[in-house]
Amino acid sequence: MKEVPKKFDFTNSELKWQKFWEENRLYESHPIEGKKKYSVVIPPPNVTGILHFGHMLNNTIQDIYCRWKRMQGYEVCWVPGTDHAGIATQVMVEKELAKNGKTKYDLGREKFIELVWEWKKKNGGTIQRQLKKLGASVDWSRERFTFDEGLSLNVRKVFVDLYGKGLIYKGKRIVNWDPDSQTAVSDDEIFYQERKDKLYFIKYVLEGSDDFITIATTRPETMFGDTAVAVNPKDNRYKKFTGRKVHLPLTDRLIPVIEDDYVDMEFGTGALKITPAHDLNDFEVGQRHKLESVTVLTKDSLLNEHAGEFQGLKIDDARGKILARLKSEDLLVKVEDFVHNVAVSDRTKAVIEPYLSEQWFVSMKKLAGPAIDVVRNDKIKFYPERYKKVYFHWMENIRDWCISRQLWWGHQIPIWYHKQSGEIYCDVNPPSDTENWVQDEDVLDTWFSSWLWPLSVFGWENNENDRLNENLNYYYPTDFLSTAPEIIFLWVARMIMAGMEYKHEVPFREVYFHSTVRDGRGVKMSKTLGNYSDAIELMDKYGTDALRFTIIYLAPLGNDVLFDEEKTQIGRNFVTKLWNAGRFIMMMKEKNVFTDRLGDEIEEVDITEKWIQSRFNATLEEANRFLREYRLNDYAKTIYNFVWSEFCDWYIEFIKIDINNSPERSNAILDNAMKHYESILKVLHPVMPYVTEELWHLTGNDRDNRSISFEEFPVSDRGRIDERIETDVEKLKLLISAVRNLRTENGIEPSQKSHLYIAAPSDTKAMISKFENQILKLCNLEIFEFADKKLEGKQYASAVSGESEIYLLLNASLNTEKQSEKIAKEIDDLKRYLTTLEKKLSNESFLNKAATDVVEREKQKHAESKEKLNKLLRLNQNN
RNA sequence: GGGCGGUUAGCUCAGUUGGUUAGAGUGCUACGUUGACAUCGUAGAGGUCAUUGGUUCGAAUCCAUUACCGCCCACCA
Repeated sequence: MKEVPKKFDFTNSELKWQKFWEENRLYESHPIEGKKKYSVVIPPPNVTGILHFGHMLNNTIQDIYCRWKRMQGYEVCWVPGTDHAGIATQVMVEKELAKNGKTKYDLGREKFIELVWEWKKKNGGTIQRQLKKLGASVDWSRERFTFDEGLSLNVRKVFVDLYGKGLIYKGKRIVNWDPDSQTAVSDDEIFYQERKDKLYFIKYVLEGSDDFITIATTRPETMFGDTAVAVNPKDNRYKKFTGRKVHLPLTDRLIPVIEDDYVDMEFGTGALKITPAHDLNDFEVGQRHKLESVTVLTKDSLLNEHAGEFQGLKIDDARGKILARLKSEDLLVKVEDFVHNVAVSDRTKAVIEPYLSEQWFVSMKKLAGPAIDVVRNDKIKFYPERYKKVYFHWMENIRDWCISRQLWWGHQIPIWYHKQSGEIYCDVNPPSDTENWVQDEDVLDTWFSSWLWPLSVFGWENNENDRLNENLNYYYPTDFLSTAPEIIFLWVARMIMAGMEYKHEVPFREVYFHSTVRDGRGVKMSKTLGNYSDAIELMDKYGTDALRFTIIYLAPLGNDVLFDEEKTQIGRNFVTKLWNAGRFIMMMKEKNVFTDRLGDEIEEVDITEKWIQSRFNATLEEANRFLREYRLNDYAKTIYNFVWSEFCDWYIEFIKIDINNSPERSNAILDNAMKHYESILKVLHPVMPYVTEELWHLTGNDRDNRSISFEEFPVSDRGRIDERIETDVEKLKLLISAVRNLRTENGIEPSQKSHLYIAAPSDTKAMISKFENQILKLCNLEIFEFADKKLEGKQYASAVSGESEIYLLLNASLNTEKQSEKIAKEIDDLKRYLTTLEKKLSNESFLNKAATDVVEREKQKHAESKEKLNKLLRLNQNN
C-alpha cells in the first residue's frame, strides 16, 4: 500500500502513464497464431488537423472498444495515421507562400511539393501528440500516412487495375469547378448556401420577325454559351416558335428553339436558355438534342473570347455591363428578386462554377452491387441501424466518381501520353523511355487513397501470397469502424466497395456512426462560427479522463451531443468521487490495527457483502451488455450510478459501521471492499484510462510493471444476484430516508441523538433487526425498539415506510399542524391512487382481458396501499 | 421537393416486446464542515410525457395527423 495523495494530480499522472504505455510498447500488436484478434483502423485525420471535439469523441469511442477487447484477451491492433488531404493541405501551404507575395507557380510543381513535405514535417505532428494526450491506445509502430510509399503504390495499383477493367474513363463532363483553387471538386466537397439574387428576364428575338421569347436567368453572363432556347413540349404558348431560330442577344449568332420535358412551364416564363457548358442540366439537354457546348469562362472565371467585347472581365463586372447593354437595346424586360441555393466549395468557400472539362471518372455501378449486398445481409452492421437506409438510397442511385483534381499535392495520375503519337500508357511505374512521354498533370482525389485504408495499412501492396502479408491475413477484415455520419458516402461506402472488389471480403464488420457534437444551444461546433471549445484546453483544465467520461456520458447512440464546458463537471466530480472512495478504503486499511483475519467467512454471512455483490454483478451484466450494444452512454451511466449511489452512498457507509461494531473482522471486510473497488477500476478503465491506472498502481504493491489495461474485464456472476436481499436493502434505505426526513422536518439537530419506535409485521421486524447497527448509526439514534410498548403520553413524530410505522420521539414540542398536514396530503394522494386501482379492479374487461399476472400485481398493489392508508389514518388520529 | 431522426422536470437525457402514483443527473431551495469526498452530505420543490384524433380493459410507449427543431439527399433556370 502506498501513500495516497489527497487529490488526483491528473497533469502528472497523464504524462507518467503515457510514458509508461509507450516505453513498454504495451499497445503494439503482432499477429499471434491461434489468438483471437480485434483490429481497428483510425479514420485518418488531415495531416494539417488539430484535435476537435468530433475527434475526441470518435477516438474515445474507439479507445473504449480497444481497451475493452484487450481486457477480454483479444490481440488488439488499432492502427493510427493521417491523410494527406489534397486541397486542405495545399491551400494551407499556398497561404504561407502568399504571405511572402509568392504563388506556387513561382516555385514550380516539384519545388512546391518539396515545400509541402517540409511543412508537414514541421507542423504535421500535432494531432498525433493530441491523440497521445487523449490516451488513445493505438499501435504507434504502425502509423501510416496516405502518401507513404506503400500506400501510394496501392493507389496506382488500383488505378491501373480499374483502368484495365474499363472502369476508369476520361470524359468531358460538367464538374464542380472551384475557381479559387482552380480544381474540380466532387459533389461531396461542396455545400449549398441560400443567396439573395436577381432573376433577369431577357428578350430573344425571333429570326425574321419582331416577335420574341422572353427567358428568365440568374446568369446573364453565360448567354454567350447559349446554344438553344428550350420550352416544354406541352406548352402551347410557344408552339409557334419551336423549330425556328432566335437571335442570341449581343451577338450575331442564331440558336434554335427546342422542346424538352425538363423545362418547367410554371417557372419564370416557361422558356429556358440552354448553356450546356455551364450547367449540368443544360448539358444533359444538350446531349439529348446534340447541341454544341460553348465554354465562355476561363479556369479562373473570366469571360473568354466568346464573350466578344466583354472578354477578360470578371463575372460580376461582366454581368453589370451586359445588363446595361441589354437595357440600352431594349432587350431587358424586367428584374425580380430571387432566392436560390448557390453551390460553394467546402474548402475555399468560393462559389462553384459548373464547368465543362476533361476529367477522370470511376464508373461506380458495378462496384456498388456487392457493397449493397453485404450491408443488406448484415455482413456489415450499422449502428444506429437507420443509416442503412441512407446508404442504400445513395448506393442504388450512385453516380460516377470524378477522381481527378487539378492540384499538385496528391497522387499524380499514373497515365502517360506519348508526346508524338498521343498514345496512352497506364502503369504503376513510368515508361522506361521518359523522354517521349509526359505524365497526366492531374492528381487523384484524396478519397482515392482513403478508400483503400483498411487494406493499405496492413501492407496490401505486398504480394497477396507473400508471408509479408501475414498482417493483412491476420487483421483483415477489421472488426470495428467508428466514424462521423457525414462521411458515410465519401469514405465508408467506398471502403466497402474497395474491400469487396479487391479482397472479396468486407473491410470491417461493425460500423458505429457517432454523434455530432454541438454547443449548448444545439448549433454544430465549428471554428468559423466561433462556438468552438478547444478540446485540448479543456483536457488541461479538467483532466482527460473527466472530459472523456463526460462526452461519453452525454452521447447517446444516434443522437447529437450538446456540449457545454459546464458539463465537464460531471466527469470531473466523478473522477474525484472515485479517487476519494479508493483513498478512504486504503486509509482504513492503513489504520487498521488488527492483523489477524478473523471472519474470513464474511462473504457467506454478511448481508452487506451479499448485497453489494448482488448489485455489482447486476451492474456488470448491464455494463457488458451496453458495451456489446454500442450504448456507451448507458455503460457510463450504469457504472456512475453504481459507484456513486450504491458503492459510496451505502456500501461504504455500511462497512464503516460493520468495522466499528466488529473491529476484529475489519481485515476481511476491507479486503472485500478493496476487491470490489479494484473491479470497479477495471470496469471503468476503458473510459477513464489514466485515473484507473493510477489507482490500480496505488492499491497494489506488486504492480510496478503491470498495467491495468491487460487485467481481465469483470463479467457478471449471475449466481451472486440475490433479489431477496436487494429488496430487503431497498426497504431498509426507504426506512432510513423516512427517519432522516422526520428528523429534518422536526428540526432535530444532526448531532442530536434520538429515540425511535417501529411497529411492523413480524417478518419485517426480523429484517429490520438484522440492520440494527446501520439504522442506529445512519439515523443517529441512541436507541430503536419495536413499538410494543405504549406510546401514550409521549411526544413523537410519525410516518409510514413500507409495512412499518415509525415513531420518532421528540423532546421539544411537536409542530403537530405541519405533521398532520403532511400526513393528510399523503392520505389524499393514496386515496386517489386507490380509486384508480379500484376502478381498474372492478372493470370486467380488465379482469377478463388483462394477463393474470398483471391482475395479480394490481390486486397486490391495492392490498398494500389499503394497509398503508389504514396506518396513515391511525397516525392522523393519534395526532 | 424527397427521406430520416427528435420533441418527457429550468437544462441534458433514461423510460427496448403497452400494465409505475413517469425516473436519473445537473441546476434550484433549506439545513449541515465531529475523520474519504463542500468537486461533499441530508432533505425538499419541480412534469397535462409537443398537438389532435384513433386502436386498446389500459398509451409517454402502437397507428395517423399537425406544429416546431435538427440532419441527409436532390437542386428548378
